[in-house]
Order: sequence, then structure tokens, then C-alpha cells
Amino acid sequence: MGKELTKNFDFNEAETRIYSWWEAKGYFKPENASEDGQPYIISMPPPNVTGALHNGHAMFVSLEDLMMRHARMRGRRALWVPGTDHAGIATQLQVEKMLREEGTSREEVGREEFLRRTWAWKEKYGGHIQQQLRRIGASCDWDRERFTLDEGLSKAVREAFVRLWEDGLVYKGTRLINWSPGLQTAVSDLEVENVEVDGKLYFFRYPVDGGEHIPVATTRPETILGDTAVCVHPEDERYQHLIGRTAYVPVLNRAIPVIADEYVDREFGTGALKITPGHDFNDYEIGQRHDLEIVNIMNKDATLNEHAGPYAGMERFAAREKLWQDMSELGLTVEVRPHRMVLPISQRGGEVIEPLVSEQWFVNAKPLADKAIQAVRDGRITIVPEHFEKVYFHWLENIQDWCVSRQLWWGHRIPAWTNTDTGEVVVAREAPSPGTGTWVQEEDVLDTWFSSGLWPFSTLGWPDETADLTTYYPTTMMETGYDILFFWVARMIMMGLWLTDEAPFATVYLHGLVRDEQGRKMSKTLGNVIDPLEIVEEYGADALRFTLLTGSTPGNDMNLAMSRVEHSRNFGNKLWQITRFVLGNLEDEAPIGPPERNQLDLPSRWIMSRLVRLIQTVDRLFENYQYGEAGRQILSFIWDELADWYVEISKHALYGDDDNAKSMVQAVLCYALDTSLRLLHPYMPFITEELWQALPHEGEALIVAAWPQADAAFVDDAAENTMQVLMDLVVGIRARRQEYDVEPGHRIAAVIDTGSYREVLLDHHYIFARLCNVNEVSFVNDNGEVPEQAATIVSSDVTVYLPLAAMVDLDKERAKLENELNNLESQRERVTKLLANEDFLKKAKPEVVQREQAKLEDLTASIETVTERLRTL
RNA sequence: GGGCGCGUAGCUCAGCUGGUUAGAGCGCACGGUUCACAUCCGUGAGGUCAGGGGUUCGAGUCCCUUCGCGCCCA
Repeated sequence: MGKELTKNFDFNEAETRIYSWWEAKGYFKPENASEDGQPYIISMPPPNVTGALHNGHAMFVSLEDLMMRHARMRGRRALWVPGTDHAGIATQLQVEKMLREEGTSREEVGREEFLRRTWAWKEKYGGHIQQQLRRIGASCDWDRERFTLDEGLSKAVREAFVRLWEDGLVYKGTRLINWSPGLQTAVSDLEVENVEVDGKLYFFRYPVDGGEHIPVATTRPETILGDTAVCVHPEDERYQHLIGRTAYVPVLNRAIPVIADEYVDREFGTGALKITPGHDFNDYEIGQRHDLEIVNIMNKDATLNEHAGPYAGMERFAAREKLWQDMSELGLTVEVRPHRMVLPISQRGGEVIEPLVSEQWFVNAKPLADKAIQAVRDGRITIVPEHFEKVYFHWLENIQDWCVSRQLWWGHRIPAWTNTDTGEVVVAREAPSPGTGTWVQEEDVLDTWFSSGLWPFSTLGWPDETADLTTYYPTTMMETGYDILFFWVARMIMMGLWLTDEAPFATVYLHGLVRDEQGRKMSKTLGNVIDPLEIVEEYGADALRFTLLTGSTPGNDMNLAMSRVEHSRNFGNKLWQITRFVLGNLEDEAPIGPPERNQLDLPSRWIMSRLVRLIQTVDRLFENYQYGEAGRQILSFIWDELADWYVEISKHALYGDDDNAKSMVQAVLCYALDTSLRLLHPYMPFITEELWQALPHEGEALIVAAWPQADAAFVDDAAENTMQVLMDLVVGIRARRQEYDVEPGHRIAAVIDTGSYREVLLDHHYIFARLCNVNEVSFVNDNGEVPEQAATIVSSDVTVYLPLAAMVDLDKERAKLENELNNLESQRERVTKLLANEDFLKKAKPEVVQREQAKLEDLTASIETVTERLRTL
């Protein structure tokens, strides 16, 4: 006898209790598996150390935990490495905000103190997210937790940087980069969002020697001050005569050349372009081609500098206004038109990015990208869903050098030192020895994504040849959101291939964004953020996980509807109630393992067959990463078949006095339930563990129990077909009862013409009593009487008559049956046509043809039965 | 401008390699307190699978095209 269960599952109590128990037992550790288990490894995408759990985290935990638990149950040495990311900009902003509130600033307290404060902040708030990941069931190996700024990972960063330097892929150079005036740092191309806005296009006249003018249009008038050329199309007749002449920068009167370049679009604006190589990426290119001077007019805080003449010191947008006004007074302006344009916006800070010439560190990404492209092309890495491979290739094929230096303090300081006497620059794993002169380390830190790019191997000990690295690298699965395919996934592949000579993982699985019910992105400003922890409190972690897993498909965004969460919780309750029922009907001797096959009755053969098919289906879907569909199939089996039919039918044996039948049904119930719990465990780990512990079981815990094996011997087509006939009859009887307003509690009788199902119905007519309150059954074959005043239900060649006497409206019956007959006949017509089609018989798969033939037989039988009944009415 | 995805019931979504008369949840209508479950049970209404064309014995599923929505890259 199993243990008693409370009326409902108290998930708030149980989920934390069970998690602590698993963790204490060491089940999350790969060492728990047998030595010969094949390793299965996921590196968890490290959340920002300062972050709070959001639905994106909930999504990746649900998916990755599902993958881990599945692998673990299949006996693999499953390792899930957790960790957090120092998130340079995000964290620094938080601490700076705190300092501001204290009335000080990072500059005031200095670098050392600032870092001390940031570490303190990290210690204080850093642990939150880990607790939240635990709350939703993440079965990762916390003993192997890493932080990107840990000593080990910092060593990996230094090693990677130095190696890339030694390979000639890292260089320091003065180039045009994306500058974030708000954050006061360079950012990479990826950290710039191009946003379409309604702006203005300013038309003005560029003075040329000899008193002539060229009409020019610009969206950023203040950059006029940094112009070093005016450019026209070489074949543009309007401006041919001006090429080679001298133009004068308005207000400053600086002389610049008029040049020709095919880049110019003659249709856009006026067809003449002002060239500002110091503040525009396209102009920079043209400048390089024509060997133009670069004038930088801007300070790092986006005020103008001394090269802007009278505008020096003004903020960029104020200078724009003022210059335009001054130009207007000089008669140089023409007009300002509304203009749809694209603005570069800082992903983090939100302000307009300024292209600025500056000295930075770069990674030459092309050679890295080539390897990364190759690895996906030749199948060493598979991306799921496949269509993201195109996106991946496109980005890597057009990759630009990666600006990796950041003018921040919170991060990995670049391992480069400059000799203050000689100016010599050394990039090395350690600081140069003091004996060789005075060396100053580079002030800048590395882009956070540089360290994340090493994540799959740095977390395992690289560059040291640790046991973990040898055993668990390369990893198996990289599961993350498609929004960081370039930021992170592509870079891990590039770095992994270059530094370890291995693809860091075999498969990339990308999930979509979690949106609100109307499909809008969740944002604080919209106020539509659904906090996953609130869901967990109200509905349980299992419900949240099941909803996320079954409501999404790979690579597609999902709209989170609370009604689905509620349904998932209800499903958990259903499972709970089934188990309560089973436990309440067990004897002292508890059955374990599959039931004896040759002793099964029809319903048991049916449910076992359905169960085995479910395992097969789930296995097939898991192979193809179709976790959502697999979850829905499991639910459907448990709820629509096991609970709604088998449990109801089993009551006959359980409440009867045939001991053999009773123990057979008990064995089937236990086995079906046990198997269901195993299949469902990766989706709903908590409730399944709790229930499994309550049921008779062998082994310590469900989390480490074996994944079900499909025993094909239980597949039983005949049982499935026969049960289908019985189920159709039950549904038909229920419908007719309602139609005729028969009280649900009112027991009625039925007369059955058994057709070819005589034996089956003799043995199983109790099902009608159980499921549709028909407790008195007689057979036409025995007394030969067909009741006149009766409602009729037909399935295959079985007819059930419900002699409802005065209640039955014979006209209505006739209409009903005629309708059904029409329906059947139209179906038969379709099938007959299909089977008469030579092409179909020749080309369709044999099993499809067979199925249609069987269907035709069934339809014909039903049509005969219905026709016969109509004749007698 | 280039690329990708989506459009299926009132709403939120499934539909895997093409194969029964397209499914689920919520909502809606009607009916239910019997010892697993009202976080429930039963019955039912509701869809020209965005439009058009094509391939095929067979198309929600594959191809082309139009329209609408969204995203990425430039």
C-alpha cells in the first residue's frame, strides 16, 4: 500500500522541499551517473549577475532542464554548468546610479574604490538569480558554478586575447567606431540599433570658388563643420564643371576639394554629398579612397571641440540649431524637409550613437568567421530550427572587425602594457617584469561578450587541461534565444574553433521571445510585464514550465496566455487525482514493472497499446527537438485516455470481487501511471517526483529513474479498434441521453444488436453502466425483439437501442438517422472513389491504402446497420 | 534595398517526413454534488486553414504570386 496523498498538491511547499532534497542528494552531478554513460553537456547561458529572473530565463531553464533531465534519465552523464555574466555596462550603470544617489561618482571615488564597490554590490545582489533558477527547478551542477570575472575565467580571457594577438588577429588602431556619449565608451556594431524615425533633411548651398554654389542635403548639419570634401557623381552633368574646384566650409571658410565618386546617388537629395570622414561610416570609406583629411569636431561627451570654431563647447544638437541659424543669416540655407531616416541608437543607453574616430582594440574577425562558417556547413554544428543557418551565414560572411575595447572599469582589463619611456607595447599573460622599465597597463577593459565567447570551455577550466575539460568538452547542446545568435553563439563558435580546435557544441537550439498575450514585447513602460516568479507562486513552477514548453515551437516567439498556465496547473491536479485514486485502490502487495501480457483484458490491452505508442511518439519527437508536441501528446494520453477512459473502466474490476482481475488492473494502472510520470518528469519535475515517491517504486528518485522503453509487443491494433467501437457507442449513448433530456442520474436499459462483436459485448457491457449509466443490457440476438420506440446508436455493425418509450420522437429519430446515413454515404463515396483510382493504388503507401480499405469495410457495415434500422422505423 | 518568419475557431496556440470529415486550451451554450478530481465531469455550437495560381492519386503542409503583420541585416 502506497502512502496517502493530500487532497491537492501544495506546490509552494513541495517544490522547494523537493529541490533541496535533489540538490543535497547530488543528483544534479554527472558523477552520479554510471561511468560508461555518454556525457551530455549544456553550458547555461549566464544571466547578468545583477539581473532578476524574467520569462526569457524561465524559457531557457524550462528547455535546458528538460533536455538535461531527459539525458539523465537515459543514463547519460549529464552536466549542466551554471554561472553568471559580469555584464560590464549593465552592472557599471547600476553601481554608478548608486554612487550618484550617494552624491558621488565613479570618477570621484576612483577606479580601485569603484571596483571594490562593484564587487560588494555583486556579492550582495548577485545570488538572487541563482535562487530564482532553483525555484523553477534548474537541475544544474552548482558546484561547478562560474562567474565571468572569476580568476579562472579571467585567466582564460587573458590567454585568449594573447593568443589572438600572437596569431595576428588582435590590433590596436585609430579608426571610426561607434561611440556612446551617454556611456562614454566605444561599442560594437551589434550594440547599435538602427531605428527608423521621422527626422529632417536640411538643404543648403555649399559655396564654391568663383561665387558658385553646390546644393547639398544633410540630416546632421553640425557635421558640416567637419567636412573635408564635397562629392558628386562623376557622370552627373549638373556638377561636372565643379569637380576639382575648391569649396568652402560654411562659417569656418575652410577650403576643401570638390571630388567625384560613383558612390553618390544622383537621385537622393540634391545629388551632391558633403563628406565628413570623421563622423560618418560611408564618408570614412570615401575619405580613405580619396585620401581625404579627417577632422574630428567632437568631444567624447558629444560637445563640439576646438575644430568647430565658434561652436566649440556646445552640445551637439544645440550646435546643429545654432549653425543652421547662422548659415541662414549668411543666405546659405534653402529649406528643411520632413524626412524618414534611420538613427543609430545605443542598445543600452538609448541615446544617439556618434561615429567617432578613436584609438581602440580590434579583433580581425574574418579568419575566425571562415572557420565558423565551415563548421556549420560541414555539419559539425547543427542549428535548430534550420532556417537560422542562413541568418548565421549571412552575418558571418559580411563580418566586420570587432571593436573589443570598452572605456569602462568593470570588466577584464586588456592585458597590454606600454613602456612609459620607450612607448613599446607588450601584450602578455603577465605584466612585464619591473626590471625592464616602467610599464603602464591598458586602461580599457574588454567587451563582455569577449569573455562570454569563451564560456563553453573557460567554465571547464581552459586553458588548463583539467579533468573536466577533457571529459566534458566539447559540449553537446547550446540552447539560447535567437536574439543573441550573433552576440554570443557565433562568437563562441569562432573562439572555440580557433582556440580549442573543436566546435564548442554539436547542436544549437534557438528559442523565441516570450511576449504578452497580445504579442507585444514585455516592457516596463508598457506595464505588461508578467513576472515568472508571480506565476510560480500562484500556479507552481511545473505549470509555468509546462506552459512555456508546450506553447512554443523552436525559433518562434510565444505569446504567454495566463489561461494556458491555468490549464497546465489543472493538468497537474488531474495527475495528482489519478494517483490518489490508484493509491487508494492498491493492496498491500504493490505491483512493480510491466503487467503480465497474456492476462490482460481488452481495456488493459488497449491502454497498454496506447501507452507504448505514446513512448514511441515521444521518442520520435524528442529526436527532432519537437518538445512542445511531445508534451501535448503526453497530456492527451494522461487526461483523455488514461483518466477519462481507463480509470473509469478499471473501477469495474477494482470494486468487483474477481481478485485476478483486480490485481491485473492494479498492475496496469501502476505501470501506466509510472510510465506517464517518467515521460512527464522533464516537463513537470516536481509533481512527478512527489507522486512517483508515493507510488510503489524501485530506486531512490524519479529524477534518476530510467526513461521508459517502448515494448512493441504491447502494440495491439485489434484491441485499439475494438475499444474504439465501444467508446463510440458510449459517446453516442451520452449524446442521445442529453438530446432526450434523460436525467444524468437516471439509469436506463439498452438493447444491443451485437453484429460481429458478440463476445466483446457480452464481456464488456459493464462499461455502459460505468460510463453512460446504462445498467441493463439485453441482446437482440437472444430474444429477437427490436424495440420500436427507441433511439439508435450505430458503430461498425453494432446497434444500440435505447428504448426510451414515450420520450422518443420517431420523426426526430428518422431525421437523425438519415442525416447520419448521408454522412456515412458521402464518406463511403469518397473512399470508394479513392480506392477505384489506379494512381492512388499504385502510388500511395501500402499502409495508407490498407487503412482506406479497412475504413470502407467499416463504413459499409455502418451503412447497412443504419439502413436496416431506418427500414424498421 | 537584401534576408527570414508569421497569417488555422471569438481569443491564445498545435498540426512533426504531404495521407481519415483540421485539433487543444480559454471563452460561449446546455446539463451534472455517486466513494480520484468543481483546479472537475458530460454534450454541443463555432473554421471557404489570408487571397489567387501551380505540382501531386492526394495540399493547412511543397512551389510561385498578391495582400497584411513582425523581425534581422544594410
